[in-house]
Amino acid sequence: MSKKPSLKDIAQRLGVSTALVSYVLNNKKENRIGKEIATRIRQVASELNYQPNRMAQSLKTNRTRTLGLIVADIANPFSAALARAVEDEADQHGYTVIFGSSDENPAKCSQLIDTLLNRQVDGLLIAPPAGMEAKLTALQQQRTPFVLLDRYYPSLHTSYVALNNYQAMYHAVEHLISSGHHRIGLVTFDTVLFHMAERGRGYLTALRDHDLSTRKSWLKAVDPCNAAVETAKAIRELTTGVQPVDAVVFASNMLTLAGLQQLIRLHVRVPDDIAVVGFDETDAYNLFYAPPTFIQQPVSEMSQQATRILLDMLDAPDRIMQVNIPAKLIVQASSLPQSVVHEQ
Amino acid sequence: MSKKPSLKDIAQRLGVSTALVSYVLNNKKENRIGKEIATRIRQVASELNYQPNRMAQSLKTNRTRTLGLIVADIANPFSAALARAVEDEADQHGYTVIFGSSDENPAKCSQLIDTLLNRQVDGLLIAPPAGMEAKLTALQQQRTPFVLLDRYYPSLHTSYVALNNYQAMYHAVEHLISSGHHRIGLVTFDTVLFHMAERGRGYLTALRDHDLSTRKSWLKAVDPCNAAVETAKAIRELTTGVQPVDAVVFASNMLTLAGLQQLIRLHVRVPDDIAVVGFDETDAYNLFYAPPTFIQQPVSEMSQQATRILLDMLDAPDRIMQVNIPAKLIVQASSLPQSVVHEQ
DNA sequence: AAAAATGGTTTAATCGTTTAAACAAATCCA
DNA sequence: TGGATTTGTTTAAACGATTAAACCATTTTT
Repeated sequence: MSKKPSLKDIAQRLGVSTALVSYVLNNKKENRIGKEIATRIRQVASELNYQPNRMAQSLKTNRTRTLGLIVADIANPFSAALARAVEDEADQHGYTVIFGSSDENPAKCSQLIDTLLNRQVDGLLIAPPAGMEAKLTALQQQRTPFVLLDRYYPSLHTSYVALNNYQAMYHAVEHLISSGHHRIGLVTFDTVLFHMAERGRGYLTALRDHDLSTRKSWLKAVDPCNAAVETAKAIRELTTGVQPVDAVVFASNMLTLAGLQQLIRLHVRVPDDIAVVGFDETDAYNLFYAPPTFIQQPVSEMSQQATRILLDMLDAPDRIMQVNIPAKLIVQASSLPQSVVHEQ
Repeated sequence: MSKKPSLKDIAQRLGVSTALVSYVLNNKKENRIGKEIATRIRQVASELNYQPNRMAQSLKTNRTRTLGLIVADIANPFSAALARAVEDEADQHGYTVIFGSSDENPAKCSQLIDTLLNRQVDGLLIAPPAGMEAKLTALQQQRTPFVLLDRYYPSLHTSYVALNNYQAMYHAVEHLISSGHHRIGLVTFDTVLFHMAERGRGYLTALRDHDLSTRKSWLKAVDPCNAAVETAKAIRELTTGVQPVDAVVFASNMLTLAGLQQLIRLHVRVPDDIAVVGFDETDAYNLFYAPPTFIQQPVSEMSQQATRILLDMLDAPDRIMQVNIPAKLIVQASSLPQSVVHEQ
């Protein structure tokens, strides 16, 4: 009931100054404080269940022990998984997390950054949409600690933790080639974001390195705003054209989902008619009759590392750290020459 | 760059007191302030891009304009969808959201509540795990505004927004009956949580109301900690026993996913061998060869209402509001007599 | 013309901490 | 014995806002 106890309450109860109480409770000046009074202070503090007022603390110290997290959309399983791992790691270090969704919109993202900074977060974890270079540069100039997560800009010298997208895609395509596929399509997003470009580069390089043809019509870049419809169209074109592909790789989980749905609709059999490699892990994959081979991102590890780097940067905002994490290719029925699962 | 501008900076630049600046910027004492000086203050404020220091404001006003959100697991699509809708609604009212995952663990949830309160959140949105009655009662006694979301305790007089789980399940079962099924199984969680109990009650009542038998062996309550394995076992028993069921309803999205996977593994055809009704919407459903009929929760609406109620309660913590929201049954191939989709 | 109301602004206390600096008393050292 | 140290504690000034109350001019009322 009543008010929450403050330093003052403890001090009054013992007839000492609030300063002393503060020193004791923060273990400062340890060597100079009387042992007896220290234990009495600690005792009263726990009796009253004293909890320091964070606002007052933050006002004084300019530290909130709060991190801001900006993802594309917290409702997307990938973002949610990132968020969860960030939450856990932050919690372990006594930090809490405020989050926001940018909806891939740079204006909204900038706005969100400002809101979070205005809330005095100590640092930011950002999975930035396209077109955030200027804002991020500005952040850096005002020495706000931040770490980019999942995506980054090669032109910017910032901390980041991201998948090695080039290598991930290269391996995936190589796997398709080595399992006998020669006409390989890619469905990716039409975006300038570097991580997507890297996936495209991995795809093209792998094909070239194996002397396979790389037709423009096999590389489908769909509009992120209309992904479901455009992916469906892309798949129709890839499978029914003059030169239909015998394999397709998807560059994101949403694309994979939309693509598989369309394959079902078109009665194109996986892997007999077409081999498939998806991106990211989702529960959904297991409901597909031929469990898809997919590129697995170590989401937890990425979030964890990014969070740790950010926490380090709080004390040294200029210590830039850049981490590329390798992906793992989980091979399942959807890309294997003869299907293990024929009929249900 | 230097320091962020404060009220004092504005005041000094104009040779007035900080009080006046504060009054102007907060539109207080409107009628008494000189028009000219007011506009000049506003102008300087925007020139300096003045942003009030939230910590100082909060310290003084005891309001942080921050809400706490506790879900079972932010990585679960259902929780994530809740979170997203809360975020949007809160944002519209100038509030930000701190979140945490309880992992269905009451101790962790209590701890989380304390952390969030310690962060001075103005109020809490909680999807509580089992066994939180005492903590919630305590919260109520200290007049902390909170709204339960998705789940609630009938024994507690608290605000909540939840699905009408009884009715949702009743309708689902009735639909199965009317489409010709008589031996209907349920896979639910083994928990005392009221919302789950209600789903069970809806199932049983619907069967009884239609004079159908209700065998104990048809009601499978699986351990939430081992859901995948136990659901698989439950499905095996339901489909291969002496009295196999001709339809099964699942009481959550995770159960639905696990159940459908097992049906695939066992080569039990949906809907020919067994009809299926799932709970919740997920992208995953669309990868199943027979798109499942499911009980659709209006997630956004729930979050939105809960958030609004909480915001109301900030000014009147005793205004208890209880809302039950009806579910919608989305009928698809998995529960219809003859399958539209026969083979891919 | 004195009293009252009004208008425009400032003073100063306060929220709950942190922390450098000051202080007093005990202890040391030569 | 007395100056320098050490030890234990307090004083007081921040941090950046809010807001009741005080203040001083005008203007209005009686």
